Amino acid sequence: MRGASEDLQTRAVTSYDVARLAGVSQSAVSRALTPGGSVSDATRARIMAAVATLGYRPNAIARSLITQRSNMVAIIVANIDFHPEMTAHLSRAFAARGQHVLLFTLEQEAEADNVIDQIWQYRVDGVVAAVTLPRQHVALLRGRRTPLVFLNRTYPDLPTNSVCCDQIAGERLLVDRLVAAGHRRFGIIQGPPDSAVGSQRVDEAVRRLRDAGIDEIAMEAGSFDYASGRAAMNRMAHALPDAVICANDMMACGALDAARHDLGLTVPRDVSVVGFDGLVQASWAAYDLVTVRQPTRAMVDAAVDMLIARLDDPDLGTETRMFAGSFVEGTSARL
Amino acid sequence: MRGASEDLQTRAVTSYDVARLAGVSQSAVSRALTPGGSVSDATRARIMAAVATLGYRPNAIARSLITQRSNMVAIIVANIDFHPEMTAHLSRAFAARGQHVLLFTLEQEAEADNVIDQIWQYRVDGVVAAVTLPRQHVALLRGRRTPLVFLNRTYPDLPTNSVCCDQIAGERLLVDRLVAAGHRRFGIIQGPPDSAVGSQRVDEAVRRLRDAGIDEIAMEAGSFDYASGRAAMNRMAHALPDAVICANDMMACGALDAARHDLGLTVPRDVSVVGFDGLVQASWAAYDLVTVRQPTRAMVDAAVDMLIARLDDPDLGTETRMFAGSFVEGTSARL
DNA sequence: ACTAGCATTGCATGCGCATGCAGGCAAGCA
DNA sequence: TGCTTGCCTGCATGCGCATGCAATGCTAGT
Repeated sequence: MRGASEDLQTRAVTSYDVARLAGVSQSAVSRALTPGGSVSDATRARIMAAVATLGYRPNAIARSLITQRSNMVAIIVANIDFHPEMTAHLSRAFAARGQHVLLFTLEQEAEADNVIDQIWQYRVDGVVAAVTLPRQHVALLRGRRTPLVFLNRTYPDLPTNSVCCDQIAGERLLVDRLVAAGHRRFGIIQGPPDSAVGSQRVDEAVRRLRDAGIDEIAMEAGSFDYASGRAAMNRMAHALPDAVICANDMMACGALDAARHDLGLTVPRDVSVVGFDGLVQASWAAYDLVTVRQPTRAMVDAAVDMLIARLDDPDLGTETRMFAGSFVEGTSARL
Repeated sequence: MRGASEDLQTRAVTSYDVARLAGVSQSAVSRALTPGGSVSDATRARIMAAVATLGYRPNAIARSLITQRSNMVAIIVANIDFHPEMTAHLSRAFAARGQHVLLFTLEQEAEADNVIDQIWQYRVDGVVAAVTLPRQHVALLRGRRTPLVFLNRTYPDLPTNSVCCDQIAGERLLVDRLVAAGHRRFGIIQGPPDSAVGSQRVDEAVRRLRDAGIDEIAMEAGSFDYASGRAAMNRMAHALPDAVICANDMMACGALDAARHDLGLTVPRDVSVVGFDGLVQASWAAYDLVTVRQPTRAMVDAAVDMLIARLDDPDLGTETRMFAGSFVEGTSARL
């Protein structure tokens, strides 16, 4: 009664099953399915036939255990909503390189502890982080020799890999152009205090404006989302600036809507609005936002390349690849 | 020279290392870390101390191999761009239930073969699909007893679990309201031919309009994205309908922009536009779209619940949970 | 004809952990 | 005191696969 067809549907097909059907040893099966394996063409053919009839697929879990490579990378994003296409590109780019993506979504930075734990438990081969991680976690991953690449984050005093868009240079493009166009009274809608890119953009905007001899700058708090941008713009109504610089595009859209629909202003005649990011919706005709577009695709590709390279050779030094944002003309600002 | 500290940084800490430090057996360590484990409080404490000093974390890969549960679920999405918040919710909801998310992004349905293979190789515990899968793959997963829950897809002749928003009822809300408001000449911008929800929405719109005695319906092709909606609207300009029904919100935004910026029309005086989805951007003031909002959060939660339930008991029958969309008032249509 | 050399193949092992089983030990009961 | 019962604990095993090693067969060289 044994050996015939014990539990057809319950248990999964293993390499032993294939071996038995093909009349070879289990190791032959393994070798037949491993690129470098030493098998004769004849047996390989027999094995492949058996594989096909049984529908055998190697158990990646078991394989990982022995090869010490899971072929999984973790990607940590804060809020997919902000850059949905980035997550999609990451996923596809890794898939094209034979890596599988374990997705972690952080709401608050406090969750990072937990995430790093999970990542470690699953022995992922590498990590791409589009969030800021506590420095001890960066060190931890480094200690465990798990390659890590940041997107748009840097740790000046820590050796890390990162792919960045030059926020400083990008912001200058905006400010310089606005100043050149004659804008003198400015408003700035900031990002959340804990956002690295938000601070970089705003700080540079302020610095650059002051360098241009402009002191009239109204600062308003924001949190990167549409509603906060709209609210911030409305708070500026009592002393309307010539131009409003938003820390990102989503808030800029909110600011534009506030100007037009809440305040009844005409843009850019009454006020100019600019953002930062290159959000897809910001280019829609209703907004046609003046902004700086980050080359998301290229950045993601670079990050994937950097990570893959470090999977193959963990001793590669750390690297930072900087990309330039491109100025996007639009009708949301008088230029 | 052996046994002291052979390879401090290279090899990972295992349960044997913990056992040695705590002066117990490896199985004791395992039991101490397993909820149901039988260990005395004293030894558990010693073990936990050792765990803490060594920073030990069980290898989830090895654990999966033996428990036959990977604690990973696969989520398959077509294009994150369309419903980014859905992916984010899925990720968070699963994380809250102790499941890890393996993300697969499909561009074309043809890739499904590959994806199903990967999924099977990683022995995921379950699958959530927001895409249409070839029927044989549905059967395959079923045969392998891997729970599968669809989002907004059904296979009438196949036993499947799914969480849907009632597209038919939703479309009726829109059509009935438009007809009641006196619109008589209609335009419809379709989704891509292979989209299930797109067809459902458009087919029902047509049926409902005909039932209301309306025959003047201009059909235009679209592909769910902004540009195609805008182009389709422009193609309708030569014989402008009273109202344009778009198969989704993104195209509706495109149509609105075409009406206003390309055709110089005033909305909703000259033409009404409605969509379907409840896209975040569609509610922004610039569009203020009349649409039917799908309860994404609730649907995702339901899908996660259904899947988790089937992980615990694979013999649960198939189930379909239907949600109702809610009519969203707006200024993009004369109502 | 004899042996070196190479291509195949099977055997045995172990990756890190969970778990059945049996042994040890203390408490409880008569 | 003798025996039963239950709690802890360690031992041994195996999840499914990759891989070092040895054995086999076969070709080529002299």
